[in-house]
Amino acid sequence: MKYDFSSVEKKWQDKWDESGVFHAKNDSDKPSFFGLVEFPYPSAQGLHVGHPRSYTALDIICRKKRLEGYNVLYPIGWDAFGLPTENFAIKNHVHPEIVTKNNVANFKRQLKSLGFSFDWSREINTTDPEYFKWTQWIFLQMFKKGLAYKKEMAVNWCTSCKCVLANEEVVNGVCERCGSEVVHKTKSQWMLKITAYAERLLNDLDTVDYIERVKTQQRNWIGRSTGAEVKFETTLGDDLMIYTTRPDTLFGATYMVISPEHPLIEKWADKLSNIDAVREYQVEASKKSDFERTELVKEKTGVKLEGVKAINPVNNTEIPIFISDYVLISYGTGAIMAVPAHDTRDWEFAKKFDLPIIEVVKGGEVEKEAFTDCATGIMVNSGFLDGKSVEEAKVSIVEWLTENGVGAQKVNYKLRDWVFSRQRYWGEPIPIVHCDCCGYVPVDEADLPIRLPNVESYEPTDSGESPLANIPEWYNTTCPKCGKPAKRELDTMPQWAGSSWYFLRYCDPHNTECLASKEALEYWMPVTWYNGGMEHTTLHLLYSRFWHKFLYDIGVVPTCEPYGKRTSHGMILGENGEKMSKSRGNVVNPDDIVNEYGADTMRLYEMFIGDFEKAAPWSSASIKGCKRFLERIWGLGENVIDGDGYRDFMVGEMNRTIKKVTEDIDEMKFNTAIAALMALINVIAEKGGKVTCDELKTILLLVSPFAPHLAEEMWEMFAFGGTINDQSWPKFDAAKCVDNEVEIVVQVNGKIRARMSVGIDDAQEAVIEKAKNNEKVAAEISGKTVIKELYVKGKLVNIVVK
RNA sequence: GCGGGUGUGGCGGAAUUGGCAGACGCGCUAGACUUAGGAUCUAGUGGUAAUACCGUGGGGGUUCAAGUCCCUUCACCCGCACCA
Repeated sequence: MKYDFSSVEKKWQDKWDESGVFHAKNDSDKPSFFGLVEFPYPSAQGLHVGHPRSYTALDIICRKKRLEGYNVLYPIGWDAFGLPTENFAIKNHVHPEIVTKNNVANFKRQLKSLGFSFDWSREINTTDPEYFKWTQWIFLQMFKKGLAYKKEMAVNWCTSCKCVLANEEVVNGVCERCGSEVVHKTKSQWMLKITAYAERLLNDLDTVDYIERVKTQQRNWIGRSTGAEVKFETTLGDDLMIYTTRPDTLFGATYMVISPEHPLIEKWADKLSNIDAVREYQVEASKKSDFERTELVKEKTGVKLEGVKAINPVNNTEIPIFISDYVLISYGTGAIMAVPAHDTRDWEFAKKFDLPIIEVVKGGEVEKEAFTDCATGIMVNSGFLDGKSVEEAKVSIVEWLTENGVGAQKVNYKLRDWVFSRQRYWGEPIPIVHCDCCGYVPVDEADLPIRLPNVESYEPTDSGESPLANIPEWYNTTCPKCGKPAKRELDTMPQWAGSSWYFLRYCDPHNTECLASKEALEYWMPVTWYNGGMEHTTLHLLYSRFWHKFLYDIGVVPTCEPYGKRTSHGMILGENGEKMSKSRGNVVNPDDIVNEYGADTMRLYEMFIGDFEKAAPWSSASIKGCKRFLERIWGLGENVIDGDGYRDFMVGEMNRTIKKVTEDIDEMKFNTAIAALMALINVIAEKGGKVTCDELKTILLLVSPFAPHLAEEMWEMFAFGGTINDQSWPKFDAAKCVDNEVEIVVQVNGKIRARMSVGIDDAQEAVIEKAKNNEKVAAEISGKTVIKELYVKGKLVNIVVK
């Protein structure tokens, strides 16, 4: 009988829906297991084959955990606010809400067709007012604690999206989403003070089980460095504060550089004799986009400030001050001391402007190039630091700076505060009212959610205001504090807002009193295992850790970290090895695969495609191997023989396979788990193609996380009792994983000369003796002196002769 | 430039503490069954001058034994990037 995957898969998907077998229970004595995957953005394109890679992986883990006796929560929802939906709405004159509804319906159909064991009773949607009510609520708590603030600042402005971007959303100077040019624009923006959590976000990485590259990337992004702030007096009286990680090289400072945006320039303006040239440089620097500043500028530029000098506190030397765009206003103090002998950038600048280079660490040739790799060097030309090591000098100079009140040790971070405003329609309204008398006033919590108004047009304005600026009947309101007329905040939240806490809502999705009950959070949190893409490491993952820590601080959540374990899948590339995209014409539609091969084959193939953590190209030819494998299992159904347990010659095979599949799933080595199952089926075929009921039961259980529909169907067909979801995961006996008789290799001088069968527990002497008696081996060693004899148990014998 | 990673057949990829390189799958070759084969089954499949030798990007080393450890070098990928 042929296996009709389409009717079988539909049958079981309907049954799972009706029975609610995958609904997690909040009151259970079982241990909890919270498996999480990144909820999708419901785009018009539908599901990408990349989604099922992650979803199948955790589905396999969750299905296995259920069989192992855990109460499993495996939820799903929709991260539905965002630009593509809004742009589609603009173009086609449909309300974003309708667009979202249609896209969600399509995604839901696709996900259901793949047989994931999601708890659909907990489905959430970030655009649902009952959901974003709590997103707004969290924002208000941050506002009340001073972590949300408004700031006039230069922001990244995407010229195409007509919207500001967070630093994390700018990639190589262009918009991460659309690839358009990003320019700087000065705007008043809502900011979230993620920098206040920099130290904890960094340190607590030590307490969680994330794959190492995620930790490394987050550490780099936070970018902690320890150095010193040093105060330089100037000839105009104002002090100039600089930050350096190399205070030990202070005696080597031959000039100073401040960034073009540094406030002291305005203060000094009328005392600088070349102020016109300085202003010209400032204008040029401000015109440069991020892209130009990072990619195109290799040659150092700058202008000397004529009429002011800085005084080096260690030796009272007067040194010139320059402005240059290689110093950034946003890091440290926006000013540096330049030590050309030991910093590449300073060296290039000094060469161009013909400035002195003073060696202060011995060992390099500082006239030829900067000597930066000098951690083990000895100090010279440095007064009281002479003769000390770099490490000692760092300690001494910081002590000296502190004693003399001209500096102190200082820690800096690359991490910046999070630009939280977006000038778009399809996002959560920021629940703040602007009042002429009271300033920024939070909306009363009882008035949440602040809903989006229904409008005709969602076009962003060129002036940089949100589309909400065109709707006075929405933004005109009264001040919650004084009752006078006031205006609502026009900007909305970025897409990252809703996803910064969604896992909490899954724990208690229908709660109307709070974002989730204490009991539910206590039971489920932290997320046991979270799998998602590397592209979210410095965005979603960092942002959500920040929100979670805040919620922990105000007593809303019971854990200070949201995720216990974080893993990451590789991308699925197009058949040609390039990234899958419409423009490259290499997109594979999951619907087509499900229709042609079935969900089980699709799931199995995506897990078999290669190392889960690495990128892998799609291969339509290879899929059929997975289909054949499933059909061979189906074929076992016609070859079931009488007899209990495993047949003697199958005991080792069965135990080894159980061990391999069990351990490989836990380590996400799905490809080798499947290979082991295929190998088992091959062995069965070699040995006559028959199975006993117990052998079949075990095979079905092992296969069930990968191909649940087929496993359920066969389980029912043979009336093995209940459904496969009520069973227990098969156990293996370590002692039975090894066969009594094994074939080993006999080497002479490391080259294989023979094979022979020995008992696994045979003594070393006996095995070596047997090896030497082997005809082939005896011929090789006769007339030579045996120098060494080795036996690696169950593996090989090596006889070394001369 | 800094940080992380990867190089294994025609292809995707396997290889516990160093212990039979190429598991498993695709593809390919031959055969069987077929009106037919992009179906199924059986056998074979790293290379070559083939009882042997050579083979895990290149070169060197340690070892009885190296894909695995050490040194060196090349190539590619990812992240960050004038962060002082």
